[in-house]
Amino acid sequence: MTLNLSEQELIRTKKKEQLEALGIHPYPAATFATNTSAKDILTKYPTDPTRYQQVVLAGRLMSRRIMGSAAFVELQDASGRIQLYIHRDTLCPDQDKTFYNTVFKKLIDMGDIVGVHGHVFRTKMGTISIHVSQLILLTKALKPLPVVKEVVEQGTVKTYDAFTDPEQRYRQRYVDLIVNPHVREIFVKRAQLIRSIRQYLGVQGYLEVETPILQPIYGGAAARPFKTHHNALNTPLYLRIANELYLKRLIVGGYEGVYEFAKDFRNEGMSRFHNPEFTMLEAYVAYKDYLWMMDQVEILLEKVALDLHSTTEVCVGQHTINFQRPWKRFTLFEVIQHFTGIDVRGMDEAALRDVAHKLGTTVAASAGKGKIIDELFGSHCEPKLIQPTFITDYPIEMSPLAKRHRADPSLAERFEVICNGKEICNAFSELNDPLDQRQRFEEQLELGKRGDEEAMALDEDFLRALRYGMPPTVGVGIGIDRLSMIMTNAASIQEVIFFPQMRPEKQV
RNA sequence: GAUUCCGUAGCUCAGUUGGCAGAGCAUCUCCCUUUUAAGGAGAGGGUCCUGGGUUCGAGCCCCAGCGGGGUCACCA
Repeated sequence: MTLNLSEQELIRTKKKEQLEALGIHPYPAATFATNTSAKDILTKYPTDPTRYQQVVLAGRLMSRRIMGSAAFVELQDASGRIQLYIHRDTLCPDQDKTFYNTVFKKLIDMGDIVGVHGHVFRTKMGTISIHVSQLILLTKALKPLPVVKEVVEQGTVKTYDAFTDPEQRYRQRYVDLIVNPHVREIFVKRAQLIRSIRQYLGVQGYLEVETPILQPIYGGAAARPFKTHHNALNTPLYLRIANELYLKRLIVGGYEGVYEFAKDFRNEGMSRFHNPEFTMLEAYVAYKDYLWMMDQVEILLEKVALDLHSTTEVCVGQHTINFQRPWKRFTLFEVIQHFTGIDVRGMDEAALRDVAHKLGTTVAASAGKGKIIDELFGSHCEPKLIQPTFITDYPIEMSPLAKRHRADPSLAERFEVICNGKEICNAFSELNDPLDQRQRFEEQLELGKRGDEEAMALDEDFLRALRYGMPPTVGVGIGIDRLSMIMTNAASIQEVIFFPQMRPEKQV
């Protein structure tokens, strides 16, 4: 089949055939064993110039400057880029110069993957380079890469022709990763972040677990689900919107600390803060409460910042965010009063509606007390909370899985962490009274009947588990994508997810 | 979902009032001494997102659609 190949692709396909005709396999099978990396050479060679007399490394050719019988090319491996010096008579010590003149100069292109043998030296210009004695084609690239050029001028890096189109970057992330080193770095940071959290929880002795993604009843959060169907069981199944109810079942089962880095799925709008599938850390610890968990979250996120940046301060857009403990703590009512000057404590629905109206906040007619308070917080307080801040003690109606506040039954023992104007963490003392929990579920069913599409379903098996007794427990959820955005200074969730959801590309 | 901006060569982007579709890099041919956004000479490369319409004539104006970005709404 002949696709609409560009001129450059046709030329490369022809070059691949010419290589084969010369007996050079464009896609060899054998292991290519390297003994170093670009970064390793660049960092260690200056202090030990006698090392690296016999290096072997592999990577992608990212630039070529050919001058007659000598050439400079840049090789990029997973660690970075290093310059190669390729001289005709070193590469072809005999009479036959075909390999240099034809194979290297004409048939190998930018973007091809090669292995090299050689020794490290400094050029006249002082650049650490590899004088190549042997070059092996490892993979022929049939499509040309975007050519991004960088030059250092008076200490600052200027980039020319950067590959920046968001659609192409996300649809062809592999190209983005090849030509934009800072993008590779974001995902390295994300992996470090997860490792840092996992290490902390592991040291505490908690058990990392896996729970069902396909669930017969979706629960643990307020959201619309993705629905699917199991053929053999002939039953509907839902992709989980949260794993909360399963982790609590494990606490009932006797584990005293469990956690899961969970992919959750929510069938809702997309924005630079929302992807239909996203990663959430949930952790549950028995015999502890939400006050204890606040300290834990502070310690944990301070550690994450230190592990990633060696400082508690992180630059995010215009702001410098400092994760150093202790963080500010407000109750929800306090923070609303702080930013609006109005004390909404004890107000009934009509009074709250009146306040919302005066402050110019639009509230849906169906919204109850809790929802109105949440709206007031969301529009007047949340965007102003840049430094990590605890907000505690939410209205009970908004928290159907949380334990009633020990001092005020209209509130839940719940806190969120707001950072850079967005929620990154949600936690509460877990409701373990099975009768109260049943009643809360039933209130949710009522909301569902009134048309709230996000009201929670009643999970009889979960209630049965609670009737066997769940110890007092605290649970926490941390949005890993949003935390990654903060920790990597990313403006969009698409920058911290390798393959963000997009409309399917139309086929040609 | 609403609104707004964008879509031109492999990449980054110009394109005037509606008048022969352009530049740099990349590609191809030739020259070339340790170069670095290498340089010099020449050449090729286009469904101007798609489909209609207006017009003697549309990349440009109008309508509809597709894709993407921003903002808002919904939503953690």
